[in-house]
Amino acid sequence: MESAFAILAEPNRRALLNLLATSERSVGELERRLRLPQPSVSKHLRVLREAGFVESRVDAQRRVYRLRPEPFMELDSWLAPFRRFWSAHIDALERHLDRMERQPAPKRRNRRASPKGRKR
Amino acid sequence: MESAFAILAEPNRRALLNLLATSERSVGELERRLRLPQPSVSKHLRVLREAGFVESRVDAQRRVYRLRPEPFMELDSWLAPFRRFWSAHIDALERHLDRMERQPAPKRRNRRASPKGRKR
DNA sequence: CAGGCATATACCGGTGTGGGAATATACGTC
DNA sequence: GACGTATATTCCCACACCGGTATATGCCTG
Repeated sequence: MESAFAILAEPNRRALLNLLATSERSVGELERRLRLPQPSVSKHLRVLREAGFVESRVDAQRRVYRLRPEPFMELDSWLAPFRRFWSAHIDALERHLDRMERQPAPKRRNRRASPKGRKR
Repeated sequence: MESAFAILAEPNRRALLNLLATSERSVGELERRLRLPQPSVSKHLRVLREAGFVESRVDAQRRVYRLRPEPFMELDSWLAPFRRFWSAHIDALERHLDRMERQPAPKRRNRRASPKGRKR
């Protein structure tokens, strides 16, 4: 279960993280909010803890979980190369729309030469 | 296999996307660069395509794949709530280090705007 | 120390998914 | 049309993982 993405592939784990994004919470609270069986919550929290997404503090019989920033920062930096790409894309789109706006008919674009027997 | 995270849980798929981040590439090229069996590449590309991460263009017998921005933008916005959290964290750390550095500390540093690729 | 609450762990069964090998499809060339 | 290349698809199997149930551990209160 190495990668952060594998951890986040699980919907309930993402839900847990979303709740914890607001504030730290006890297991019982998470359990009630998500309407999940307690063992399920504990197991997912374990996975999240071992992956570094959360850490727990002991408060009497309760365990209070809170987020840790590192894995999110890693996610963010993984995303970085693609961010370059998609913002370029958006820029291009915007420029395109600009041109469309003041030039009614762009007539480039290729026509197909021979319509052939297509399958499917 | 709904979520984008489930798609990215697969290391080979992430590798494919990383290659495509540079430029569009044919299946054969991806195959050679990643040293993966061809069916594997095709299968992963299919998953990526159906999830909207890539699209393919036909060039004679070749299929050339390129990235699509949407899923990455979704990822980025999923990350947003946590970004708030972790940048607060970093601010605290920076302020702390500042105080450590210059003895009896002055007030505050300026706020950070956008996170960059950090190392550990 | 008993009993209760909060949480963690162990066990088990079903299922989805990735890898490998074989095969199918599409296209371009002779 | 036969062949070669490029890519897609199918089939099968092993295995990881999730959910559920039962049980263990830890701490608090009387």
